[in-house]
Amino acid sequence: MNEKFKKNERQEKLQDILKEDPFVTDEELSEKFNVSIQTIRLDRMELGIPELRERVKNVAETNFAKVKTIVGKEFVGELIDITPGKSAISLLETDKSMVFEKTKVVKGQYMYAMAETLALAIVDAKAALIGIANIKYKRPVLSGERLIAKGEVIRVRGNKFFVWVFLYVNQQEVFRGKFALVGIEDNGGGNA
Amino acid sequence: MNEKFKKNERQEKLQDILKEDPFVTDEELSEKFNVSIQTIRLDRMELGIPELRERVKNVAETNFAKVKTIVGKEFVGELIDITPGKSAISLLETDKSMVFEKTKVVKGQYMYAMAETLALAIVDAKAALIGIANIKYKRPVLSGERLIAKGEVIRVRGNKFFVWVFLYVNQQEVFRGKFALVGIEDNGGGNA
DNA sequence: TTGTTATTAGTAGTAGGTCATAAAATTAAG
DNA sequence: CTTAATTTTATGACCTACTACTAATAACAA
Repeated sequence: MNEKFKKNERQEKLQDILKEDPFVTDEELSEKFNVSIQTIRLDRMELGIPELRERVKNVAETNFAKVKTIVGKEFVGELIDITPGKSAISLLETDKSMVFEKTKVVKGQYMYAMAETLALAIVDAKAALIGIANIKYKRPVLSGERLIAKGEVIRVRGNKFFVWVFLYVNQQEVFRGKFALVGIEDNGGGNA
Repeated sequence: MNEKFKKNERQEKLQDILKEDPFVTDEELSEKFNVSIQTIRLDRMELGIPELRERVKNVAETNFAKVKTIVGKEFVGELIDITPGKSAISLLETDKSMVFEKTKVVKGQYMYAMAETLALAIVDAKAALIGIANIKYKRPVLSGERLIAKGEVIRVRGNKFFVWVFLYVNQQEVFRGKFALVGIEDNGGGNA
């Protein structure tokens, strides 16, 4: 960036940059904009943007919880009861982070992930992988509603497990899915 | 924590604590264990645990990318072509962060999310929500394989859209899903 | 007691800042 | 052009949460 921007332009771009990549230091920014570090700091002050370490910490903290419940752990929701190989129950408190902004409806992927991981948890067998999933969404789930998932193995054929998972909000069924899982022994990969 | 632990015990507990909550400073740890800060630092050295700021940065960085591709953005994958209301194509480069550790198979939720978001993108109508999804996984996808999603509206009935999405790896079909979407005008919420 | 390991203390140096003050450069207005 | 206001830069003191290093002391085992 060779050109010199006016204050306004620079501050706008600065905001955009930090939104996309919060890991940039004041020094790097000052080089990008060809201004002194102090100018960058004044800009941040005026825009109310915290220092690098705070930004990083915020990213870490907000995502730590989130990722714990959807991606980081291999389980979505909270396992509250399980009879391995037979059935299990899990719970997921939905929140604002899980919904479509406009409609406030919980994204399907959360329900799906909750059901899938519950199915996998029941069929403990050294990480089973999914063959077929047949899914029905009965009614939309809203932010704040507590999802209860009940899963049950309904048939076992060789190393194939058929698991049904139902999701409820207040005893009312909101989702159901049939999963076919293939158990995997330590030898060899799997064809579904 | 009043008791004094032996080195081994202390280091084990230290490891556990930082695994559960990486945001703890050496000072806080030294108070918890009733030892000096230097001892904590020696412990960290021996265990190969980086300093607070590094830990926080790691959490932030690993989750930043992850959340960007599955939760943060409302779209999973990269939209490479779209004819609104008719069809669309998207691309997703799978990587290690998306697989089950043991089997290296890409988690179903990623394929599901990719397909779902593509379906939603086609039926642009101010955030449509999912009614029914009927899904088949044809074969497992491995880390590094490039997923191509092709979506097509196959029927429109009033404000309901029926969209089929196919996922391919090297022209080979690996996943298919049928989505029923309900368009939502700015008035009122939706029953599926 | 001697040797070994574990712990504590202290100093210097670092990154990436904050806060306050002052001087210089740029821009706008009369 | 000159003055005033705005914007930018410079400077120094201080902060946190460290690293890296040296040195002294405490604990315990043979």
